[in-house]
Amino acid sequence: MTKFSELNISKSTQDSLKRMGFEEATPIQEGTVTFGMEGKDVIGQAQTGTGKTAAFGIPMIEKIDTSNPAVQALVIAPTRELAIQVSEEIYKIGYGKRARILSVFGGQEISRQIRALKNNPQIVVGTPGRILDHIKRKTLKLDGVQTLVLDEADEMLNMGFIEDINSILENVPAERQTLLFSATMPAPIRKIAETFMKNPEMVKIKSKEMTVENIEQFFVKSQEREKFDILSRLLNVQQPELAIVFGRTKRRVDELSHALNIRGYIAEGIHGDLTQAKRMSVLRQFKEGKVDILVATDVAARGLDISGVTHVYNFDIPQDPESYVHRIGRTGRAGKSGMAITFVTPREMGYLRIVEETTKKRMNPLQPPTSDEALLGQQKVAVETLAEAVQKNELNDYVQFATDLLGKYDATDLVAAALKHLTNEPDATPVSITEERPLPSRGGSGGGRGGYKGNRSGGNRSHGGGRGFSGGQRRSSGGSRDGRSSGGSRDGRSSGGSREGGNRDRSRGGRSER
DNA sequence: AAAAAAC
Repeated sequence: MTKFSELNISKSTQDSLKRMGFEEATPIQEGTVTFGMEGKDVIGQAQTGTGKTAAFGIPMIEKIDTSNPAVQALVIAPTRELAIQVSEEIYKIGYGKRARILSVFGGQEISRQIRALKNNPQIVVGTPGRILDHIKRKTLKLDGVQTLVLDEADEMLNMGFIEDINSILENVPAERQTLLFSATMPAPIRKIAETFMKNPEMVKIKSKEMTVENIEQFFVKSQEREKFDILSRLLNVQQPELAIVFGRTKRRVDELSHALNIRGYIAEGIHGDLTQAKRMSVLRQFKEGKVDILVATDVAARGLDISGVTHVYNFDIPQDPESYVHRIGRTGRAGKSGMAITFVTPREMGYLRIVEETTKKRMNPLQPPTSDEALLGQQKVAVETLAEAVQKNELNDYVQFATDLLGKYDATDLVAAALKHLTNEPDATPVSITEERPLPSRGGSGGGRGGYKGNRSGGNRSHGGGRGFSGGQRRSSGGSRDGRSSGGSRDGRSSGGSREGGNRDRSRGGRSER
């Protein structure tokens, strides 16, 4: 391991890195920083969590001339969240040097961004569409760009941004340094590298380091309609500290987060149809631990660096194997272990094997917990909750009631009753998730084998706001300050220890049954 | 077929 102090980095940036707690360079950083500061083009093959942002951020910051008002570096990222995250990290790296940085992305008032661009940022991070928009409005001039970064290039390819990238590149001087990062290197990406880069150096993290070494991978074979109950039971038994549940569609994410709320979990959904403000607030709440479970489409699969995610549940198996790798890469980060559990319907078993071939790792079958095991998990939580309440010693308001009760009932019975009250019977609240991809066997007799794509066109959308459930109040949606039930005393999370001591701030409220 | 991304 090389220390940053051994690399030829300026004092001000060294100070920034120290402030960030960075001492040793990760493999991708070591290679990229060295080549990058020599002015070479670099292809970095690595995923997030490997320290990729600092890998290109350090040489980028080093090259910035703070007395020059022009935009000197441009970073293009596939999603808004990633653009925000990257700009925040580069801001920290450039703090010692006082480099000015701005992120531009869709969904945010463009007038605000135009005003900010007039302050002459030296680094701009953004998503393709909005960058192009600014170029066309002539509010973003790129003639002074010396460093160009394409982050998550394979993802930008998947999303069809290549034309946008080409258009942006037409506005960037040919005389520049280009850094390209991509988790995978499919042919089109190699072609882009050949076209737009000059004798690039490859910095590749060996594949065995690149994926999933410290992620335990399981699959649960289950019918579509069993999935949600199994998920609830798994959550009760495994008690993840922070979990992400991936769903296949935006609608499914809405339904899942709603259903989880009904069952008493603190969950919030995130997908591309939410306003940008909402997306940001949900992500922030999850990072702060005010939300335990993030339910997400693949908008959150890539790049997002959220520390402390202990479990990833693929409620739906992802559409392509690469997406699988990205999704489970949200856990098991920074050397910590993580667990990934993928739901597979019987007909998807063959596809599961294809995913395994890609990751070169077998997934172990996981027996879904029984209802009793799930109950046991709940009971353990209830015991912890009660014990914690006693330790906190903020019970004055209840002492009189307690004394009265003790006069009438047996003490053991009373404690047992309190525990029972704190326990959600697993599966007790009936909740249904719309099956988006009905199995051919149940879609009607005509279906037979070929009925895989049996989505009746336009049909099945009868739900208004109800989303196909009955009962249960929805956590106020909209607004940016919702979901704060139960002030999270979740400190110590950053230290990462498994939280044996309980303090699960999962609200047991909303027991509409009973 | 879905998701993401510009208005």
